[in-house]
Amino acid sequence: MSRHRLGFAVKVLGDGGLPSHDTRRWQSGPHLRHSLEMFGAILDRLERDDVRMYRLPTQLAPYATFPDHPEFHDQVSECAEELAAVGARARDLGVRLSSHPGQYTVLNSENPDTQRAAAAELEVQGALFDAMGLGPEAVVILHVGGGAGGKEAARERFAEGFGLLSETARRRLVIENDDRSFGVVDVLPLAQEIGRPIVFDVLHHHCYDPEGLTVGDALGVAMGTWPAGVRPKIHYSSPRTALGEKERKVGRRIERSPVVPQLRAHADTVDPIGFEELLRGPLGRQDVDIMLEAKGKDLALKTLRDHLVGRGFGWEHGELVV
DNA sequence: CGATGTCAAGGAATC
DNA sequence: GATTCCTTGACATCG
Repeated sequence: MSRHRLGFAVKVLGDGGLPSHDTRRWQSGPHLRHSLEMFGAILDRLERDDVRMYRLPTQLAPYATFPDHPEFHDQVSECAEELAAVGARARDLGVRLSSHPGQYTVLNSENPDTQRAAAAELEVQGALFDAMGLGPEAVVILHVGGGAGGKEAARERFAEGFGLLSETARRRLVIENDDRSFGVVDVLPLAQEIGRPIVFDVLHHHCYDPEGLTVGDALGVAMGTWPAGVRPKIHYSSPRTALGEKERKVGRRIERSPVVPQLRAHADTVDPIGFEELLRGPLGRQDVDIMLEAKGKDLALKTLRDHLVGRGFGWEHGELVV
């Protein structure tokens, strides 16, 4: 018997939706305190819906690393009590938290300013989780970054960037295979060098797999990087297949033409057939948490769960029981 | 009120 | 060397 938490990222869409963080511009004085109130409401919803895994927005502490706005830089310590409270609540509920800085956080950038900015961002993410008192399963997920100079040089720059981090930020960081430059096997030597695990993204693997590994083999590589006692996690999504539209100006009229989506684009929901294949095949008997990356967010999770439960899988305390 | 512009930030491909 | 794509929403401003 194996168990898998299922999670979703950032936005809550169900029942009219919930705000995920204070998105006001800096002129309006946004603050982590407000984001944490919103997060409290999201935890209520997670409890109600029996969901035990959630990705926090990277912008939870707004403007916390803007070089020109030092007035935002102390939000984590200003909210120490609120963070401890909300973290205790997440722990009591068994909600596994993570965050995933986006394309602008490039720890292996050739530009030292960009690299330092990425390091600063990772420090904040790590400090947030530490202040929440979360265990080692709460990780900050990052891609390797740019590929300039070749894979080895790119990995080397990443390792340098990793060296800029505090011990606490290092302990949170995990690396994810991406969809065009660094497959699982490309990430592996870096993961080993810095002693941090790999989050395996199944769709990315299908997009970029230079060695031609099966999902099972690639998954096995990633699983081997997780220490005993910390449940591994993976990302799962289905590719968008619906045709999009592109508009183009021809003279003064606008012409619309259909666009076939790229494989990497996320669908609204998760294909339950492909997901079941993963559960019954490559995932085997391992306990692995699964972050769903679907545009439909919590709605996609609940739909998938309904499908799976309808097909005989169990659901207990936020975990799929296989 | 609805439409449009803007937002911190990178990298890679393309011209 | 400059522009566009990637991809995303929501705030802010304009008409």
